[in-house]
Amino acid sequence: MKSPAASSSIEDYVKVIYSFTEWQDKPISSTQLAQRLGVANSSVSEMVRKLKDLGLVDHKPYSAVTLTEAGRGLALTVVRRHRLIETFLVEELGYAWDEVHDEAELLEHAVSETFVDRLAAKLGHPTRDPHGDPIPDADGALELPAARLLSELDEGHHGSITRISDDDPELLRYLSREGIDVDTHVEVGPRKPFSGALQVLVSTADGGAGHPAELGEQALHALWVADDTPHEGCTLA
Amino acid sequence: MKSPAASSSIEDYVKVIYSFTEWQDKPISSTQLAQRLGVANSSVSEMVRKLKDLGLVDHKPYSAVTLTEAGRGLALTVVRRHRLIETFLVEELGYAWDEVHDEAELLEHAVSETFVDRLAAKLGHPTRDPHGDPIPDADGALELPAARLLSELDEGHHGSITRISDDDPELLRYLSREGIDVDTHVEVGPRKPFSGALQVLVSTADGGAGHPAELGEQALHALWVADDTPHEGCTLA
DNA sequence: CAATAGATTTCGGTCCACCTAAAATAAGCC
DNA sequence: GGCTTATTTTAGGTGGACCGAAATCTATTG
Ligand SMILES: [Mn+2]
Ligand SMILES: [Mn+2]
Ligand SMILES: [Mn+2]
Ligand SMILES: [Mn+2]
Repeated sequence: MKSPAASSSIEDYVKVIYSFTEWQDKPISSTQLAQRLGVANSSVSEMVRKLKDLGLVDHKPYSAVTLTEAGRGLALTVVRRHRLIETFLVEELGYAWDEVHDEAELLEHAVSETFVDRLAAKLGHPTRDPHGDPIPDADGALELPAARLLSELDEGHHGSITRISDDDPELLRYLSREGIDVDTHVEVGPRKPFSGALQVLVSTADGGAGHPAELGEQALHALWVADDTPHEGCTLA
Repeated sequence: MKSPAASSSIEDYVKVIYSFTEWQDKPISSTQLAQRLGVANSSVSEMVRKLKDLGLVDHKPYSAVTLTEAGRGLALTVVRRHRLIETFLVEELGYAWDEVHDEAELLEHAVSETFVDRLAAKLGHPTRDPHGDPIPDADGALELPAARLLSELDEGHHGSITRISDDDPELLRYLSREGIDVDTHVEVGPRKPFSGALQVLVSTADGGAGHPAELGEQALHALWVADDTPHEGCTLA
């Protein structure tokens, strides 16, 4: 039932391959994989061959890498560990949400299945991590909330933040300062003429008065919004 | 201030070298080191050379290995991590004391200093782990309780268990069943004729009626007793 | 004090995950 | 369709941690 225990590297590879298609569909290329893992392309080539031998990925030379069922299964356990650990760090150890990623990146390879199960129980079986990413359950099932990238929404749209990409701590700190968190309600305002920055009306989840924030390209591609009421604008407050 | 981050192996080596002299004074030999680490003697020879180059141990060929100040410092941080993690597993995740060692053995290499500090705070800065082993503080200071190995005590002696070696989970389970835990009060009874087993009177810390237990060689060398009142026998109960 | 048994080190070699530089291939463009 | 460019793979090599077998040293002991 349990494969002979994958190395940390293997776990990171399948996790990155999985994550790449979590919020969009194009499979990942060698180069993208290399970038996200911070290793050379050649290293990826070799490792992908190994992953293929292990039955974790499908791969034809010179094309994109996709997970097999086994690979996806492994990836989901790693993602589960990662996100539960992040949740633990925030809820129990008082970490800020921009501090948890690196810590979880290492810890995810060091915890046993028992540990993960007990941790999940202690945390009350959470389904989302501090950044809104879904936490797979022990069987690998997860609920992906319907959401659209903020950069794709038209002016007037509003909804609540469902997910914030956690790979740039700097951005997370900026968003914190602007009062933007998971479940924060936002309304899309006008594009700033040249900068490409978008004006957004931020209101607290409990219907406080909104305040404006300016979000650049980077932020727009890191924020996912639940398509609350995509049609008409019933501004609350 | 911080050395470039030791590998897991290096951390385990210095930890084992340190632990060997925690409750007695003879320094550890190559072979003993190899046994405790589960590696070949030849591997130890090589690694010891590296540790010496790193300034973590003193070593003259063909003799025992001892820690330098730097090595002792590193060892203490590893031990601190290990024991705090064990405490966490028992107190917060409901592990039994025989389950924690292996988990901590891996986790100790994956946690950051920040993690350790916050964990210690959350646990209330404990000074002993679930097996009674002292937990060094952030500066590496630790209080070694005065204690003697149970195997060295004469009949009639009594005192409370201060420390139980945690390297055999099987033994820990046995002791649990016999009602022996850290702070349990025991009185040394007679040696059984040939077996070498010792009869011990076990009473709960809160002065309940005692019951007898039989402890073999293995157990006698794993239990440390605080020299409570080494002189006369004021049997309580 | 020389022989020998036991502990320790050295030697050649493996496996893993990485690297740089060079070769192969796919894709876009005239 | 051929050329060029960008991506991907292969080739050759490194460092870390391990191994078994062989060589070497220490300590005992006869
Ligand atoms: Mn990782
Ligand atoms: Mn996250
Ligand atoms: Mn360890
Ligand atoms: Mn312990």
